[in-house]
Order: sequence, then structure tokens, then C-alpha cells
Amino acid sequence: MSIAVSIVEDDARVRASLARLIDGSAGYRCISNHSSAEDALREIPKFRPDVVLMDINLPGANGVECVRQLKPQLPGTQVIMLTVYQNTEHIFNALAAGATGYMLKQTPPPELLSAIKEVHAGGSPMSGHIARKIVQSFQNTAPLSAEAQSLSPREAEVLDLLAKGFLYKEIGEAMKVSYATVHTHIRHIYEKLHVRSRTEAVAKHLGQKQSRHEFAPRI
Amino acid sequence: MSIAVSIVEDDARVRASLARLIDGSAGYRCISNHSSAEDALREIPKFRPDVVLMDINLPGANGVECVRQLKPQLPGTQVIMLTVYQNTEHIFNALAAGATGYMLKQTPPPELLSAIKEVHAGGSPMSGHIARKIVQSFQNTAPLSAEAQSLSPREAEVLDLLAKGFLYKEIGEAMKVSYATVHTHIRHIYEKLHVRSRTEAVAKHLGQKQSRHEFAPRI
DNA sequence: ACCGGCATCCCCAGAACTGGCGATGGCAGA
DNA sequence: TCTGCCATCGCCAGTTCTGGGGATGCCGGT
Repeated sequence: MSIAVSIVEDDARVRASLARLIDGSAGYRCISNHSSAEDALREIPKFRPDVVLMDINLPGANGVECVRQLKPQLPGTQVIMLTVYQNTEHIFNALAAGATGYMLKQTPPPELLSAIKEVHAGGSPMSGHIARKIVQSFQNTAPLSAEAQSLSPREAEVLDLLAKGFLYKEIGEAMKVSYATVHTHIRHIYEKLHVRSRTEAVAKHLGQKQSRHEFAPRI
Repeated sequence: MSIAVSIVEDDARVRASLARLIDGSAGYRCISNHSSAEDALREIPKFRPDVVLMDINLPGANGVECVRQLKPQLPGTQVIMLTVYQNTEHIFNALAAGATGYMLKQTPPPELLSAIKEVHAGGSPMSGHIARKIVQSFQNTAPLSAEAQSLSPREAEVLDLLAKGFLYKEIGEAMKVSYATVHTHIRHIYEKLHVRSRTEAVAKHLGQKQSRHEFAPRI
């Protein structure tokens, strides 16, 4: 059975040439095309395509929002963003919204067809530099700050409990030490982290963990 | 100029067949091969290859650790993990350690060659299902808890400042309102989030952000 | 017109935290 | 051996939070 594809793209010429490409290739068929997000949201659920090619830059609502609303209705449908945007913000937003592929419009037709095939087979086709940017988001591992490194094991333990919102008394119970000891550990933590409150310390603590793979564009 | 490739793989037969594949293909040359992480760490910096194919399952130290130590010395060298492991933990660890590609050993030779070319051209080749798992890590967007949703704009603003460790007084100054107002907002935040301290609220807050794209394997 | 939610302000008391000042003992490195 | 770091404990004063109780005005929906 051929792969059923829907196209969402405002430029009529681009839309037509994509449709021609898909219908003209064995194993693919274009079952619908849409010039706006509104039209896509209304019509695509009826067609239940295997794959959607989605432009980001649509008149009115943008393609990312369109994916976000479409995907819950069509969990089996795979969406490939097809766009000129290479900035990480667009990429991450699109993927978070539910897209599984991200191709640049300049992609040659044969590669576009294999991207459709790949996404339908359970993969996530992405143009080379896009993939690299995504992978790099895993590598922005802020090396543990010297500050955090210098915490003793016991202090780190206290900080973990502190981050969970426990009171000094409760931390003491959990660690089988007195309130006074917890108090001392915490004073040392504050000195080492250069903070002056529990919340600042926790923010630094969670911030570290977080920055190991953050959502925000930082590439 | 052909692409210089080093191989790290403990199985002599696999190593030899990879070397044969690479040396037998125009545009590629295998400049070294290594049967252990220790050997690779010692020798590869001398060869300065363009691309390293790295097995994960090595005797002694594992491939991921090897990448972590190698990459800082050779920032221009791209590493492709070549392994049988498909679990997200291995994938994320490898990428965080500095690998830029991740291919399964079952990959057919022609695709392996194009993966080498792709990584050298600035891409991040990944086997289909691997790529999908990476993309899914962006989609595990815990839907904003109803609790967090119910915060009013002003309350959310307070929570943000709270998370940065500001005192009530400082929040008031930053928001141009009185201490009393901040106090009231915070009481409302605590009610809505079902917490009883600033730190718990912040942990919930940062936890949300964090879970939008977390490092830990959750697929 | 009324009710609910929001944003703004006020007072108060008790609990929790912050940051000084100690102290002891253990253990590892110079 | 002596010095430094760690973990454990103590006291005390001052500050900040927490959680009650109010209040006003605005706005939007029924």
C-alpha cells in the first residue's frame, strides 16, 4: 500500500510541485493539500494521512501550532516540517509540538521522498545540519561548576533534600543527624555556592541538572 | 582529499571487515584501528582522524568514556558510535559524551559509508529508530499540570522571581508592588500548587520546565 | 446586579531560616 | 606532628517566611 501524504503549504506553486512529486512517484500518493493552518485543522483529520508535510510559515496561525493541535487527534500520523528555518528555536518548538521530521525546503526531491518513507518506517528524517543541532543540544553539558564539585558527599545529600522542600528538622530525621548538624552543613553549602538562601541554592542545584539538556535554544 | 577514519572495535573480524570496507571505497581511508579504549586513547590523538567509528562494548573502559576523554583533545574529529545497543540510556550518554553520530552495527555498508560522509559534512547520522528516540525526548512534554496552569499571570511572575532566590521585599521592588502584595500572591501560589514552602514551589516550577526535555531516559 | 477571580494593600503571631560564635573527634596529606 | 577538611553537635540574635485575619477596586460573565 502506498504512503498517503497531506501537504500544508501556502505557496500554491510549491504546493502543486510537491503534490506532483508525490503523486508521480511509485509508493506515494498525495491525498490532500491545504493552504492554511485553519484549513488543515479542519480537513486533515478526515483524510487521516500517514504523513503530513507541514510548512512553518503559514498565513494566520503558524505550522508549529497547527502540529500541536493536529497531533493529538492523529497520533498515528507522522509530521515532517518542511521549511527554510534553521534556527534552533523553530526546530525545538516543532519537535516538542509533535513533529517527527524536520527537512529544509532546499532538500532535493529524491531525498524528500526517502524522508517520507523513513518517517513512515519509524524513523526521524532530518536534514544534516538540523540533526547536528539537535545532537549538540545533548552536548551542552555545562561542566559541573567548580562550586558544585567542592560539596562534600554529606553536603550534597543535604542539598538534595533541601531541593525537595524538606525542613531542617525533617532533613535531620532523614539523615539521622541533629538539627544542628543540618544547619552547619547548610551554612557550608551556602558558603561554597555563594548563595544566601535555600532557594538560591536549590535553583543552582536544579539549574545544573537542567542545563545538561535544556529546552531553550542555546546553540 | 579522502576522509581519514579510525576504528575502535574489540572484535578482530569486525574490525578487519570495517577497515576493508573503508579502504576499499573511494574517498575514504582507514588510518588506524584499535582493539581497546586504552589503545585508542593513547594512539588516536597522534593520527588525528576526521572520523572515529567507536564500539560501545569494549573490554575494560567502555566506548562512551573513551569518547568523553578523546573529544576534548580532538574537537575537530567526529565520532560515530557503532553498536548494537538501542536503549536510550546508551544513546543519550554517548551523545552527551561528545559523539555526533549513532549507528547500529546492522547498518548495511553503503549506508555506513554515507554516514561517515555525512558526519564529516557537518551532519549527525543516526539509524532511523535511534533518531526517533532522540526526537521523542523532545516530545515528552509533561502537559503543564492543571495546577501550574491555574496560576494567574501575576502569580507566575512572582514564582519566577521566587525561583531566582529573591526575597519578598526584592520581588516587591522588582514588580513595583508592596511586600504585602507579594505575600498575598505567594500564599495563593502555595494554595494552588499544594505546597507549603517556597522551595517546594520552586522545585515544582523548575521540575516542570525540566521535564519538558529531560536528560534521563524516559522513553 | 451579583459573584468570582484578580491585583493590590494592611496587621499579627508563630514557625523557620540565616549567620555569627563556639566545640569535639576522625582521617588524610605535608 | 600539625594542618586542613569533614561530620557531628550546641547556643543565640536577628531576619524572613508562613498562614491566619482583614480590606479595596476592577473586570467579565450570568
